Amino acid sequence: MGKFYVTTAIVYVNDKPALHYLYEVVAADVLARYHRMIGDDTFFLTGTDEHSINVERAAKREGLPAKVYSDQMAQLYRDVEAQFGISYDRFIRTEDPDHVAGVQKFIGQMQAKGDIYKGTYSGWYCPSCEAFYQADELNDGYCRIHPSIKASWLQEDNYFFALSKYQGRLLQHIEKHPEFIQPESRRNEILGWLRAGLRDFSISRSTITWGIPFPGDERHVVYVWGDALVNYITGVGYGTDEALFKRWWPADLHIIGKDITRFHTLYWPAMLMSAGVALPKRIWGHGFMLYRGQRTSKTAGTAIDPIEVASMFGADAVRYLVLREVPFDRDADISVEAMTDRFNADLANDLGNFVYRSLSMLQRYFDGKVPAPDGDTTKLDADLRKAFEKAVKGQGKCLKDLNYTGALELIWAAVNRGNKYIEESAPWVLAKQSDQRKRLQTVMYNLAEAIRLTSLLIAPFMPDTAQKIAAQVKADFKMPWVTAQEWGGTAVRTQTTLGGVLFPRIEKELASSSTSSS
RNA sequence: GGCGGAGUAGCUCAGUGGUAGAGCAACCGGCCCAUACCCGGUAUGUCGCAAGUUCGAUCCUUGCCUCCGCCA
Repeated sequence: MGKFYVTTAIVYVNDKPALHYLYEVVAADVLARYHRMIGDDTFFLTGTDEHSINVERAAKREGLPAKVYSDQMAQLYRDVEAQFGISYDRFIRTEDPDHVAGVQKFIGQMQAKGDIYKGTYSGWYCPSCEAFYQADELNDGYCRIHPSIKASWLQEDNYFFALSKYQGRLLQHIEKHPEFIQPESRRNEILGWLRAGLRDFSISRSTITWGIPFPGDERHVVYVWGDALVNYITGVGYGTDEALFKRWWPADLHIIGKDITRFHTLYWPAMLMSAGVALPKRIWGHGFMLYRGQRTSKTAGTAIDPIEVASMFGADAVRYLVLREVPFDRDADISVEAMTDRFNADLANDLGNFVYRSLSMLQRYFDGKVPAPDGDTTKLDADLRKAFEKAVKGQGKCLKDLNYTGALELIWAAVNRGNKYIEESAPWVLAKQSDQRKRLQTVMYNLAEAIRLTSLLIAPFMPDTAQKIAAQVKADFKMPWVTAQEWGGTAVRTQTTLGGVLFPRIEKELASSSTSSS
């Protein structure tokens, strides 16, 4: 039994939850659920970043104090996560008192180390990126990411963190630990960046009031990276609960979007080194969801509303669809149309129909009671069993590499093997021949068992569906993983029930008409 | 401008020095347990463009074009 501590980036609360945000949280949730299932001691941290000028601005737009606005938005995010079955152990907010205390302690440690100094920051500043740019990096005064928000010339006294001091140690650490930055493409980029040389960065602001007071100078607040990144340690007790902190830190995995790889793989480790805290083991910068090759965004009208697609497919199905459609190590297109195709093919036709047709025959031939297998094991039986054993074994390997699509492909290979098994065994023919009763028993037992294992395999991905299927075949989710994963776990005479259709097919015309506006 | 990645069936992608595959969609057939489903089969492609190395390249080399990422 191991320990597993996983985090997502905390999200800005300046807008409604979008599908690409959910994608990251679902990915982390699948890992958390999987590790709990196999018996690991697991902690899953996610939350909201509330201290930014964007949030301050959004609050003003709503005519609300930043704190009230943040409270509302944080609640909105929690609600959405609840709807999608996100099983976090803690939902941290940068407004939480223990986070504030932890940040101040953390900054204090870096100050004690002599890594914080006062300087002057000036440059073209894009308020939306919260970043400074060189003049030649702007197009007509606009940054590349926000063509509608003009950058302005800013000059102010800030506290700086001596990042440059850690260049050598960072390089050494990244070279020595190939798994520290993943996927490989991100690692190469960071190594390139690192070799080009690091500049110190500003860690305070005096022009904002919405934030954590800077230790030793209350006219400043802690600026974004000195605040947000620290949630990964304050979330497990840094500065307030040493026993808890010792239990969980270092994190086994930070899951982040690839756009913030630099801050997580250079700024954050350097700050940890400065404060004398161990480094996280692994940082994974996932890709983006694209719509026709472009990053989905609200301004371009290409963002997909998670609530809307959930009402269409069901929240559980959306979890599956995003992970199946967008490989975790690169960008990929996603659209409601593609999700609809995938929903019908994989969920309705393959998985849903497999469960339904099997249990329906079990009802018809054995009143739902799982019969005892009787007689020789045929090659067909062995192939079915092998497909499931391969999925069980391969799933762990794939998830270790955050290869969600690979894990799902293995599970679906098993489910499809199940559909073929039915076709090739033809239980409806066996049922008509009295001398084939024993064979029919074996076939139906194998199907019940295949369904039990299916529910187990999909449990991290689609917890609700897994429960629904498990309930129908009385699968025991409390059973230790080593036992549960073995073929043959279904008890003879188990009374199964035929539930409703798990994933009703969605007609294409309906799908396109209801989403043409999104 | 520099570095890196990619351009393969309608779509998403895999792949190998000996003239190519999977899934989805399409078409044909079968079955009837099942959600117009499932099973079987079929076809489709100058494997970005051009030249070179080679007996032979989609896979190697060079140039070009296009797209993407990181950087300047």
